[in-house]
Amino acid sequence: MVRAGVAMQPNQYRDVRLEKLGKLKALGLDPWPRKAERTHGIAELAAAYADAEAWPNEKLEGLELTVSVMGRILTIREMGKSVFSHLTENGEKIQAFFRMNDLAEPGWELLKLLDMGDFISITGPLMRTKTGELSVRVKSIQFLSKALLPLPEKWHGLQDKEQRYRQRYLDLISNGDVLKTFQLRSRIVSAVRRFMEGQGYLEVETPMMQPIPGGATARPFITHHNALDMQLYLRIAPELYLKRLIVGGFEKVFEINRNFRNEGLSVRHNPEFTMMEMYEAGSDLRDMMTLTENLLSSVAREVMGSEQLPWGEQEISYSAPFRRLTMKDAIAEYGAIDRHQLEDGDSVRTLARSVHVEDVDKKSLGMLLGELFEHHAEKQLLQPTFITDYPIELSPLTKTLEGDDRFVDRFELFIGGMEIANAYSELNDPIDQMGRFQAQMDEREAGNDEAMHLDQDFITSLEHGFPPCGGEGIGIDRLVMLLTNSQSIRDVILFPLMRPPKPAESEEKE
RNA sequence: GGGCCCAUAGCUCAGUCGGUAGAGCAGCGGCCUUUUAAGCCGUUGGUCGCGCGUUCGAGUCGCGCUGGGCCCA
Repeated sequence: MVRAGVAMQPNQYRDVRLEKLGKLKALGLDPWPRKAERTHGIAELAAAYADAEAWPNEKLEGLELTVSVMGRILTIREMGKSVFSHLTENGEKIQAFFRMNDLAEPGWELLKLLDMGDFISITGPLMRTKTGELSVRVKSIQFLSKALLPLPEKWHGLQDKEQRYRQRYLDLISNGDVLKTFQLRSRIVSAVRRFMEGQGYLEVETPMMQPIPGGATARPFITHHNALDMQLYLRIAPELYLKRLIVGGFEKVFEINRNFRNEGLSVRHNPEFTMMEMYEAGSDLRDMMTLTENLLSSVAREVMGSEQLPWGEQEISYSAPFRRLTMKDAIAEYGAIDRHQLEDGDSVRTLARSVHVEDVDKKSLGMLLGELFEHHAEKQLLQPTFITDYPIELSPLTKTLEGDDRFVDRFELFIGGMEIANAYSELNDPIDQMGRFQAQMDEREAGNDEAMHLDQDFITSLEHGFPPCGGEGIGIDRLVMLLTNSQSIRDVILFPLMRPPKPAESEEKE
């Protein structure tokens, strides 16, 4: 049996390029040197000399400035004894103009060994071509990395979604908007962090591997620590640890990090996703609303330059204040349902059956209201809307409403039909909290494996005294989707989870 | 979990009624010393995702599988 092993797969492109590689070496050159010769970044030159009126060709040539820039070769246009090429670096481009008479030895020989995808450094003066494009008149070429495989097609780029996600590097190289989206993602996260710090919040890091998964209702991933011989869970939320920090005396904390939930994939769900959670001692849900409005409007303004941003064919306004609506009012409004029908158990069950909710008779009124909301309202909440007054059954970590203990002081923020944020006036009564955990454990015994586990130490921490506290989680991936107008979460996660491709040529036919 | 759709050259895509597998880009060989998806001439490159079946004959029809996409609960 022939094993593929580490051998490279046969490929006519690689063969041709390996041959060119051999010629480079024969010229005494190192195709993969240890450092690039460079005096400027491509973006730097493009910004400084882009203005054709301020920098006509005569003035550029008069500079007597010799620059060295590095970049990946994106295009090559041969014109007999001269060649034009575009180099790219960090999403910016500059044109290289190679002319036989300009090139120092062995320049013209080297030119024939260039391929699209190679990294090179070019050295020479700046110039402007007849058509006005800023270019480097190349005197010498340094190979930085010989590419052995070709780039995707220069005009259409890489279209196949599967290959784009599996080989994201090719997607980033050949689809310019993709690089831009991920650059924006970085700036969004950075702006969020700056905003929170500006509000006096401290960033902390709490365990991602937890002995008891808590803080959300979701199925966890399970793993195992060998030396301690113990089962661990990848966290589904940092909530219970961040609250312990409030008990411990932190006033305002936030964490931006990954959560892991063992559930299906969709355009809005990836099993690992990035969440920001924040807690502020002494505050409540109203304070979290204000914080959220200010956060989103300021990040939109700062990173995207506007509080009004496109979402598909629509436009979303991130200007404060956001609309506020109770869950029941939302069901009534978007489902065109008489508000009074939501107060009566029988009519709620009838409404639930009419939209094909499963196991209606086994579910509480609150759970059914949650399902009716999801069915009738959620997708229609395009403009930022705080939904408040959640049923207690759906919210085991939240204070009840004053005067109505069937509902809790919680909001979820919906934008573009997606849940973006979830906030509570945090439950700080340890006795009430223990009762809520008990209800979750009953659920779990009844077969709901998303119900919460009991975390006794968390209860103990509350018994030591937990101040009134507003807390919130914001889905960072979804926020990036909205701000960058990306319709799939996979377009804002660099390496979304994929099944491994089937191994090439692993036929053990015994 | 259910339904629909996709998989053909390195990439982007055609492929009619079941009858010898195509184009553009890329590559290779030429021409061209200011091009812009450069142009012109010539040319290499295929396990049509995998398997089974129907058929004289399957990229095309049927069944199954794999991977991906979209919609639904």
